[in-house]
Amino acid sequence: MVNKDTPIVRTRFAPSPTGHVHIGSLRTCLFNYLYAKQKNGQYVLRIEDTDAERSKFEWEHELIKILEWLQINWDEGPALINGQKFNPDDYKMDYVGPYAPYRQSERKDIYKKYLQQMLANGTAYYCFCSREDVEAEKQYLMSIGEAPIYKGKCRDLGRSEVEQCLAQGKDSVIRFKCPLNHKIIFNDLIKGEVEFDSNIIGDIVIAKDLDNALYNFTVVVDDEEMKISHIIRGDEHLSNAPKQILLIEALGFKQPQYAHIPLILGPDKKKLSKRDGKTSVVDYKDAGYLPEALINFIAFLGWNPGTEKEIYSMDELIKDFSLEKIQKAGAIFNIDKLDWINGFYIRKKPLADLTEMVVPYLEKAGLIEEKAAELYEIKNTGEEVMFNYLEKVVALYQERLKKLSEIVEMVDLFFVKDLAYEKELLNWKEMTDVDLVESLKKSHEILSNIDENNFNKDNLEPILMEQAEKMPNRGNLLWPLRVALTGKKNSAGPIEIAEALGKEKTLQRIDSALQLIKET
RNA sequence: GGCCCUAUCGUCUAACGGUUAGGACAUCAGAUUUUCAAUCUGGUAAUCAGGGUUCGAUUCCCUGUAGGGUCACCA
Repeated sequence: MVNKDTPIVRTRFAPSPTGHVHIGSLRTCLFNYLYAKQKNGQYVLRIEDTDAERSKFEWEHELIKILEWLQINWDEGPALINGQKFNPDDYKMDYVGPYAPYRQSERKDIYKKYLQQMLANGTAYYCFCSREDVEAEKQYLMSIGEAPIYKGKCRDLGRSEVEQCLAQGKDSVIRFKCPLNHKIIFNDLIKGEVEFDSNIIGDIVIAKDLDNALYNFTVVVDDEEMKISHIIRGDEHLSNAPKQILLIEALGFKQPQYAHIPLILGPDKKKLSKRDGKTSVVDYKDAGYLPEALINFIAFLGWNPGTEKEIYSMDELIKDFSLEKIQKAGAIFNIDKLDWINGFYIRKKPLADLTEMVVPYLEKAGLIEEKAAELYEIKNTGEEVMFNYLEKVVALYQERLKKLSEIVEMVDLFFVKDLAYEKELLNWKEMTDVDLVESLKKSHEILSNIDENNFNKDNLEPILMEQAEKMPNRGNLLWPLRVALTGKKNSAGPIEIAEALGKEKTLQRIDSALQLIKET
């Protein structure tokens, strides 16, 4: 349990709602969550939507839905902070948990207060330089091999001068007065000791104006206000750390612990990006990756428990996770392994659960309606029959499935009326058309003799296999039959398929195959 | 270009000075099998280079090389 002398661990996930949730963001989120939970601490969600132009509510909504799907819940939010009961109607959406997320767009007053404080004590100042001038200066500095920073032209403007410019309505921004010749050294929990020189930072812009604070500033203020103890974030923020530490010092805040985790890389070893294919979590969700598989896989990108155990549930991850075991180097996103893990979890799913999960894909492909109507007509018993039928079909493909979306191309044969395939597919090795016709007729004959009510694997297998053994090769009987029933190169076995298809449809498809041979 | 970070099989990684450098995915071969999966067995495959330190370096230090990140009135 938490010792009252040790400060409580509080982590945060701070995405900006400017696009789909990136797979790298997900990992940052996961690590923050795991660490907080393991330490019996708290994990908060903070939406960094200070950029009003690029931030869209739909992206925040997507994020919340993703977190719900993954069951990563945050521990507090504005409803708690205000000490009042949370009323979802006050907000723009219905939340899954008791708290809304923090939103930086709703915290402007807080930033303003600190901005005024810095302006008053001289750790920040108004700058009236034009963007063009600043940009030109940077280009010049770069060309002579120096750090491209703002050199501080407005740094020591007199008070009256500032007020005059402000009164004239001159364009301005608020800059941080970065201390000169100052070494910033901090101990990163993953990288170890890292050192920066303040001279290469320059006087960064911390706000457009009093009401529009910018990232480096809002982060520092919020992390202090929210009492964040550990900042776990992507490596790309490592160079932001010294800026933020300087701001923390200027504001007299407490410095949190930093842990910069390595990036997830594409096959080209560059930061995973759109050119590498799917990078957003929704893409994986839609493709039919299970949340537990995605979490298991993502956790192992750049982290491992130090043992040979590789299959981990969320609870097990919480138990075994440690920042010390996080890798220093970036990790290439290896989709093959994700597929393998996903297939593993799919095979482990109870059949009924899997069937339920697969239904939306079949519905979307338009496969279910017709079949349902047919079944209801025959049995007249409703949805249960349909579900049982689906279960039967899904069972045949459970161990072949790597992702849920694949179910459509695998089982469509059970739902469509006619199959379309090339006649050549029916040929097993060196079979001639004569052999083929004979084989299919044999199958037809055998299957015709079985009563519709006994048309199942137990009854079909013995006689079908008996006949198959009489052939030069079992495949001579079974391959053409299987193709006739499925129209596919690969599928589950013909006997199971015949059972699922039912007698009538099975015989019908054999006839169609014979017809196809005759036509060509 | 400045600054910062990184470097073990193709990929994810283990080995916190002494191992035949281990595991997983992928791949290859075999078993099983009507096909494809699944499953089982086995194989191929790695310490970036050069210097140190040490009896001994994947491991510690330096240099080089390569890769990456970052340098917005984005986050």
